[in-house]
Amino acid sequence: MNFQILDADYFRENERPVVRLFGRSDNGESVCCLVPGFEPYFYLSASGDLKKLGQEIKERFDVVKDIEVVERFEPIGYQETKQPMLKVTTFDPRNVPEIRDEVAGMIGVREIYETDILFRNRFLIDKGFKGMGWVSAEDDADVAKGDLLCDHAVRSSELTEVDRIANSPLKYMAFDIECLPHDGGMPTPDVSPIIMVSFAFEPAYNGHSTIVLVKKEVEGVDDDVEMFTKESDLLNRFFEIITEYDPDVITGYNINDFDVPYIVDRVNVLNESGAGIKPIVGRDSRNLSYRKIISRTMVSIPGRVVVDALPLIRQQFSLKRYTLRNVSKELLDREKLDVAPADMQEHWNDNGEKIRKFVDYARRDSELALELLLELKLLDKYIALSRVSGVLLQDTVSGGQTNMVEHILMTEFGKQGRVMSTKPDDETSAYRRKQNESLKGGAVLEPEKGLHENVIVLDYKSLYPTIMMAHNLCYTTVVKPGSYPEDDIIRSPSKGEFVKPDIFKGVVPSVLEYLLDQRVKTKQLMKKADDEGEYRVLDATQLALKILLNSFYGYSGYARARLYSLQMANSVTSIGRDNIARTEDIVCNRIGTVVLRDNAAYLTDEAGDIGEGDKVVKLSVAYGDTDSVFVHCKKDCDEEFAEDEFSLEDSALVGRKVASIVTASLPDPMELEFEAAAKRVLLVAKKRYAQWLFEPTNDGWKDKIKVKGLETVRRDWCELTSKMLIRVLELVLKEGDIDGSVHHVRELVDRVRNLDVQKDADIVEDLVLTKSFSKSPSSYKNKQPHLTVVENIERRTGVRPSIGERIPFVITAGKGLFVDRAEDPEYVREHNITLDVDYYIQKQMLPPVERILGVFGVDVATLNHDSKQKGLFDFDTSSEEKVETVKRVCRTGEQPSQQQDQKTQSSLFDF
DNA sequence: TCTCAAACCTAG
DNA sequence: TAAGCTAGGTTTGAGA
Repeated sequence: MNFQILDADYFRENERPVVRLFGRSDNGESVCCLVPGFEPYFYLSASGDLKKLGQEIKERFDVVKDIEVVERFEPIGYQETKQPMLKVTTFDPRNVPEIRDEVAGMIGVREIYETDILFRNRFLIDKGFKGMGWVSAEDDADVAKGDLLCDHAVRSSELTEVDRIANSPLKYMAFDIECLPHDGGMPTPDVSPIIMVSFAFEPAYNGHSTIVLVKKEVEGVDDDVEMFTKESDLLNRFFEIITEYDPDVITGYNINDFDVPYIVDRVNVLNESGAGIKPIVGRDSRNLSYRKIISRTMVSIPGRVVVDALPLIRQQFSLKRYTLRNVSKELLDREKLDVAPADMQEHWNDNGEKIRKFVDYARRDSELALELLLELKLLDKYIALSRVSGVLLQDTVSGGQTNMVEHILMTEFGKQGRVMSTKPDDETSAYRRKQNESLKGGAVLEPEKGLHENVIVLDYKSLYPTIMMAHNLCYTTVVKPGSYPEDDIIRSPSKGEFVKPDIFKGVVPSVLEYLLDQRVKTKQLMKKADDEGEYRVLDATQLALKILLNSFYGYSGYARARLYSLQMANSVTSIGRDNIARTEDIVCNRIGTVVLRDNAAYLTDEAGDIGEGDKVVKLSVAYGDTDSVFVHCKKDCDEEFAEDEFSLEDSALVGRKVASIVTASLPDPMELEFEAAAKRVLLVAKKRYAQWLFEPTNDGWKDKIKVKGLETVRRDWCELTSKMLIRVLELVLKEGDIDGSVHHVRELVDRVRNLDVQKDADIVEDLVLTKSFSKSPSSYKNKQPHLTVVENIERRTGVRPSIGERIPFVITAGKGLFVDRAEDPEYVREHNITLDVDYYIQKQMLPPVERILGVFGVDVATLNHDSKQKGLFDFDTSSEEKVETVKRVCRTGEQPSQQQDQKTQSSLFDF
């Protein structure tokens, strides 16, 4: 029988561990496979007589089953030979943490290794099985299920890996609870009952795609509504449905921080007074439970995967707010039904439309959570990450990159006879954090500020991974500077030294090579894939490979990593900085100009004499950040090309030529790539620019405006700013229409200045700013507008928004600091409070737009011109002139006069 | 008026 | 069993 590994753990049978693999088989049954015989162990290195030390340990700890002297490499640093170590095998997995400290303290013991590897991971790593990987249980003998809640239970010691791309048909279930708050505030489990629970299923459960449990008799509701008089009966049914449906994935919105803890606490409260609820949810019949780990709640259910959609969406989408309402609207274009907390009691007490609306509202929330998970394919990426890294799905979903990188490295270390470090203690990681102050990052080239035409975007494909591969940068190759002959080492600009690959090929470079290779292969398969499901899996796989490739650098400088090497991290970035500087030099100086002739690009010495039809292109680097360069293509005389003199195809020719020349000068597999051609680029500052970009696709060029770092993409600016600025950027980049921009801004400024709350309702909505409430109020050293609002809300409702939430606010009219005048938009609406239009004009609208239009000599006075004050100069000019202005600014790169004098201004447009 | 640190959010 | 990394711009309020 073949099945896909969803989850793994172990239990004790006759005081011996038996691993349990939970999964779903190819015929759709849920499976639990028991695997006996795997033993826990760890390593230690010591000075002196290892055999004797082994004896001592064996005698001192009766939980030690076996001791063996083995040869292993240490985790960090190049070593010519392995050294003897002790491998300590215990009877029970929990013995390892029980005895490790005492063992570590014994005389002669230098270091202990792998004492903090979870047994289930130890099993997966040693056996080569992967999270969401397929295995075959050969001699599968059916066993009694006992407490196991799955279709099929088998026992097998002969498991083999199965190569299969497709995923098994998983069963998804979303749920959501409704509680009746005591006083309209936040419900608390000790007093507020759970009055409804809703479910959504995929596939359907007994023909139902949704179910709502209601603690009340309601008439005229759909047939998916079940009614109860006792809360405990409702809750028992809740658990019964879960175990009967037997979902693989349990989801919901904010369930980790709210629903699950609430249910657990509520069940405890009810059971204390003898309700006798059995909250069984696990495939091993375990009860629902949660653990608080430093203000974060962790939920895990044996045999299943718990996926809270909220954190996943937070991670994946940049939104101003993450309420279910907003997220559904933005990402699904679906409306949440709503019953305000304050109206819940009233709806609940009703026996007609209102209670039915309340039921519908509850049902919709589960539906939306499930839709978010499925329609946005939130899980695809994590399933792929599991299959590539080997980590169990629950751990890829709720853990970080560390998990996966360490799992991969430990697997490789194991194969090469190298032991893995334990996690660093707090002291060590604090020390490393201090050291990291010397960790330098990527280089950002000073932008040639202003508007440029015909810019080619080149970037390095996976820069940091390829640097590590090309230079054999690894924990296993790093050596103490000066300790090896020059000929044997690679030295980075940061003075890190690593042995050359012919002496020892690093584990990290090998892993990266494999991942990169897999990614290329996966992309090839994608081109051939005809089945949509298969394409989806492959696409997720290549994305997962990309994520993993890019995780290794960050991990190497992570203070809490098992493997940490500042020397390695600094070498990666120093080579990167060197590289981009070299690239700039090659482009500007060694190449300098490119000749376009007969649809091909030539270097000047390749081209020979310049003929009639030749186009000479002068190159310069206008900007670059870490792994990219923007190459400005100009005429030989340093002027911009005329409109039809330089085509997108010309850009591509030049771009590909430059990329190939630079790539040829680089060690394999580093590669500079032509990414796109920009017709116009506006460089405002480092990390702030806008491009009118043309990307090559299978059917021609696809154009778009790409904005980086400017206010349009920043969530702490109001929508009005974004909308205004995006329009201005479009006008400038596409039409070259400065006047139009000025007009547009003036018009908006006017509307805001004379804001009519009734007439300009659309604008009022766009005046809301949001900021992230990121830490406890007491740890803020300065006042913050959103903090003012948090305090206001807490004072009024008794409920404080939780840390991590984005808080919306507007600035209201009045005296004093802005911070003190920040207010909850809802409260402002309800109480008809006046907004500070001047703040919006002076602080939200004018500064961002001035930074852009300032390039063309437009200043605040021009933009803030009051339409009611007649008599100031008229701003109309013909369209050719507008374009001319842009052209002129591009061509000469001049900084037009900043004077606000009317004549100066018009003369600029008189050009 | 200028300088500084805190806070936020983004680029890569 | 909490957590990949650094570089950088901008706003704000406080204080010299």
